[in-house]
Amino acid sequence: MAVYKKKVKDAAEGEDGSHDARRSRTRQALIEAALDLLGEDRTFSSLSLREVTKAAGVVPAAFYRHFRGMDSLGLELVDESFRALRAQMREVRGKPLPAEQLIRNSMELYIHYVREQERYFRFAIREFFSGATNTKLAIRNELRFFVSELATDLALLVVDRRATSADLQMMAQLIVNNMVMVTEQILELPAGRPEEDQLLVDLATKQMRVIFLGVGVWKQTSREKPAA
Amino acid sequence: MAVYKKKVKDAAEGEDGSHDARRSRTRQALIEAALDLLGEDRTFSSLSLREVTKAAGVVPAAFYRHFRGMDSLGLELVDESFRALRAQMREVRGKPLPAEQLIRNSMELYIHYVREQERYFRFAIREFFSGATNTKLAIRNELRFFVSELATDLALLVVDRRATSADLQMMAQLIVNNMVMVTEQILELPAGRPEEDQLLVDLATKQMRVIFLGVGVWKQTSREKPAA
DNA sequence: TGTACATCAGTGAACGCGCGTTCACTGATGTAC
DNA sequence: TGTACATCAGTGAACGCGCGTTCACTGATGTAC
Repeated sequence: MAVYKKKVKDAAEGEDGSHDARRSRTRQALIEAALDLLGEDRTFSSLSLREVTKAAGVVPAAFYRHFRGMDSLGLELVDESFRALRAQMREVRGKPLPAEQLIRNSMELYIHYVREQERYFRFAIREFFSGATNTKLAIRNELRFFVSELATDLALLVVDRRATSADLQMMAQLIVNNMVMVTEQILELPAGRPEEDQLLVDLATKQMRVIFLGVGVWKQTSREKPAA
Repeated sequence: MAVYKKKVKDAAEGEDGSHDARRSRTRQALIEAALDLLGEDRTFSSLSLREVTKAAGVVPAAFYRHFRGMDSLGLELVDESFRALRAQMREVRGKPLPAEQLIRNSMELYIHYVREQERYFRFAIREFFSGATNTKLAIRNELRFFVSELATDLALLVVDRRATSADLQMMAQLIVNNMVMVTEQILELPAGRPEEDQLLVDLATKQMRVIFLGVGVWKQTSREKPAA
């Protein structure tokens, strides 16, 4: 079999008519088509391969040049969804502020980000609760990662209270749990109503404050030995 | 058109071969079949009418004697799911205990109940995040109802701290939010491992305790005027 | 630079299948008298 | 009690449709020399 040196073309990829460019353009079109089809009522598992290829402007058979099947496209979407979110989180964690401001600021940033990336979040939250096992596991791992990172951050905030590592995880999970539900609530609000988004930011900020207040007084009141 | 006196047969319904009995037996078989088919990976919207009738042991056309279509079966399932849950909640609220015990006890009761009614909860939680608009709205209303009831209960617990009604709603929602996520976590645990269920009860109880601690000190620290 | 050949993304037709819905029907149960 | 008729849950066949997947193909791009 003949093996050729492959011309590397990092720059300007996707802009010319090369094989590679065409390939990645179609691939991206399939991804975009799937995200766009996940409108108000649709689950990823209710999308048909033919539907996606039609929306992407290619023939059904072309799909197989890019993905093994719909499952494999699903995993790609999980990956794309969280790659950006992880970056976003890293940025937020980078700049510590006075805690009071930090909660509201982070919440505003997050909700704004969800709005911006609505399609990804809609996909991820639906798959988390009702997706195929593979996709579900992938998303759960991502969430676990956030919980761990958050637990590390909490250790700094409540360091002098000697909370156990299990306690920190427990609190971090509580926070992430509420963030998931807040995310669902944003996605249900019709877009383009900034006042309503702001009400939700206020609400969620207060909820986080309640949690942090609880975290703050945790050790003082729970010195009792753990339940059997 | 001829109108007959209809023989009322409340007792022994479903046990004989009467028209009414046969009717309700088949209807119930369709409901059970749908719930059973909602196994590990399936969404309600991915069930086909033919699949449900097949599992129920009737011919596809028979479905229409009982429901207008799958949507209408879906709404029936929401109704069944929450009718029982509401009753359960009423019972729990009936017997106040010392708060510390109350949290753990309620949590144990709830998680046990979810286990017992797994099929209904699996259905409800999936539909809430990814269902058809109708079903979703129905479930959201049920949740709103729980939040309101809980807010009323919280008013009694924190009555002397003069929390506003909006604050009580906010806290109640925080609690319900976490309960939804806890429910998802139970459903993901393989059934029949009581030790793991117990670990989840411990975890969730601690989380609730954090929230209640936060609620307890809320007014003391948030006397600042609300954010713009 | 020019030519002959290789690669491979996308095409278009075809397949068998399960789907939702319709319809005239059957036969057991229920009612009138 | 006995007969003739009404009701209606469930049947079975049929329909047109969109589905996932396969296959040999086309034609533009890429490579060797």
